[in-house]
Amino acid sequence: MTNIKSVLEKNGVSLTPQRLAIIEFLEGNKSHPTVDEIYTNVKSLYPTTSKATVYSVLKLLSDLGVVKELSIRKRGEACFDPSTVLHHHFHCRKCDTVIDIDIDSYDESNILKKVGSLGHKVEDIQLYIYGVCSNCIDKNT
Amino acid sequence: MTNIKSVLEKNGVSLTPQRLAIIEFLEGNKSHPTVDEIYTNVKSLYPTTSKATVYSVLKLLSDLGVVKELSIRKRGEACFDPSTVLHHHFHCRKCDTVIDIDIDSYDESNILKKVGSLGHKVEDIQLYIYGVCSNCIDKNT
DNA sequence: TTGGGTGCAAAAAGTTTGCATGATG
DNA sequence: CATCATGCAAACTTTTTGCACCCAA
Repeated sequence: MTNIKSVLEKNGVSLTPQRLAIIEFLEGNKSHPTVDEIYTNVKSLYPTTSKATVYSVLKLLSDLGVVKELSIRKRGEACFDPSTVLHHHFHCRKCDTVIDIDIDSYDESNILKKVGSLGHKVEDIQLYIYGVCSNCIDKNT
Repeated sequence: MTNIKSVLEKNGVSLTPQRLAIIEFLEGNKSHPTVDEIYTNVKSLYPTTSKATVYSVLKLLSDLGVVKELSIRKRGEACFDPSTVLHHHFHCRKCDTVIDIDIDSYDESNILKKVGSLGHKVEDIQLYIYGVCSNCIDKNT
């Protein structure tokens, strides 16, 4: 039983084929797929799947906190990360990939303290780093 | 002569009425206006202004680096910050406002070092903090 | 049968593009 | 005259919504 599935069961959410397909596509997926990429994948398994369902399932998973929606891509196109452990993201403007940046020495407590002292309630943090990835630099493009 | 205007002149960009209106609306503006809000404001001064022009001018200003485009709002709706000094942003999911978070105690050098050591070139950083702002907490909504 | 999940289509929202007009130097 | 900025409209992309159908408890 995967982590995501158990959370869904715990919340009384039925595991329909489409939901399972999306979950299985996302789990362990480090490519930060867009809605369209997820849709294409699910459709290859269940050709009748509609995009509205994909949006609906992704909203469900986001609301349950088992996936994170990122808005790091251009034009605000949503993409999804099944890892909910705090980490950051790098976006390459050449090849449009999103790369996980694991943090071994990051202390966000100062930020949380600062924002908390202003009276705001923090629910999520996303650090987006923009630039050109090593692959594209090597290609000298 | 404002900062933005001088940069434009330095780059040989003509200061048309629409551009001036947008610049003057943005300078010192801490509300992080959306394209639509900027458009509405310029239109009130120059009613013939078209949205395409607003997009064009905002792209120009972004490319020149005198304003920052943020994708912190829902559905990726762009909003703009005339302050290009490194700072962070808090988004309230209740009232949809974006609040500057000045950083006196955040050290991003570890992040930059880490990303650099992976071979990526960093061009920009945005830290987005999501939650509920103090105003909305007070209102107990 | 009753609610929830799905598929389909249309609509909505934000953004981009092409082209003609008009101002500028 | 040549260039660039603008206005307008249409196209395009992503996301949301409404409704009917279908399945399962």
